[in-house]
Amino acid sequence: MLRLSKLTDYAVVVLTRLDDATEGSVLTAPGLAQATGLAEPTVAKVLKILAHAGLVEGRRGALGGYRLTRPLADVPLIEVITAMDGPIALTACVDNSFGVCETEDSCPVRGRWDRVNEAIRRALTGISIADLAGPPAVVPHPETASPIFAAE
Amino acid sequence: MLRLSKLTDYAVVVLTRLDDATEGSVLTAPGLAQATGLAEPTVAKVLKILAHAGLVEGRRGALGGYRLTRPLADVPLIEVITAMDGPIALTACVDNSFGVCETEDSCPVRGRWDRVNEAIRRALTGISIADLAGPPAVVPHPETASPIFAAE
DNA sequence: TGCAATTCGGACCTGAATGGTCCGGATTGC
DNA sequence: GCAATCCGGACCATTCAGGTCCGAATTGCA
Repeated sequence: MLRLSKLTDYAVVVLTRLDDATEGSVLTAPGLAQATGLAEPTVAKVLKILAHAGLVEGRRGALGGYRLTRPLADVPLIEVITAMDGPIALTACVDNSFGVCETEDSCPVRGRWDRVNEAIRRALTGISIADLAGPPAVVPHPETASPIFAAE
Repeated sequence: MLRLSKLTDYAVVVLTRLDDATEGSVLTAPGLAQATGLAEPTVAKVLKILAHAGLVEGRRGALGGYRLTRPLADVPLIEVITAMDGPIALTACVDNSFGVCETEDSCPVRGRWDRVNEAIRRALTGISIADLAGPPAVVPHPETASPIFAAE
């Protein structure tokens, strides 16, 4: 279905919540869980991954918690997706992995998916998390707006 | 990983092969399987789905087989993906499906994914199957990573 | 008219990956 | 020293895609 994992969805929700208190203060994982309505362990897992990717910063000890490392406007959606779901790769025949495909010579689309990957990558790079949580519907008309993807 | 299913990949391969003999003649599923190097049942399954989507046409009986209903240049990639993987939908919170999400009011990104879906949808609409199988499939040296997709 | 070849449509099973949970260890503030 | 919190990993269950198979319908040929 060309869908991304739920964890990524959760990540966006958590990040958005985390944006509410970025003024020096931090939010705990249980607090975020309650605010988002998600299960505590799940939120903790998401935060761990995000922290590993450098999108959030964890502070240990009592009065510890998480905070954003940058404003959400500076976080492209693709970065979150890459952090949560791994690199964008529609098929296995990507990144020139020879040998995995037993029909290399007879496969006429070898390496062609790169174009598609790149197109999607570009589309995702042009959208920030702030855009997702941002002001009401700033999506006028993609064709007139920024040419996120170059359909050549 | 934001990946699409292998079946979609197979579909593109099969469609490309099918394009070799679109001059009135038809190709059988076993024949296509041999030509593509894929398993027979798998090819048959792909063809069934594609036939259901109207992308190919099956002719029963002896001397039967499959043929394309239109030139590959007129088949946008998104049509194949939709046929194989279902509609493009990155998350479950799409198309205003209320009720499925227990944290509707506290979810700040509700309906926001539509933008992303639309962006990807557009990116995929601009690419046809013919583009994937098209001109000089130059995949010479993987390590050098020649930018097949003109990254402008 | 009967037979063989082929597609068609569905159901079925297996395997992998995601989603979700849990526990021990490390760190920090009181 | 104690409590609260993050950190890192391992762990299990469920879901779903991938792949296979079989019977039914259709068509061409002898």
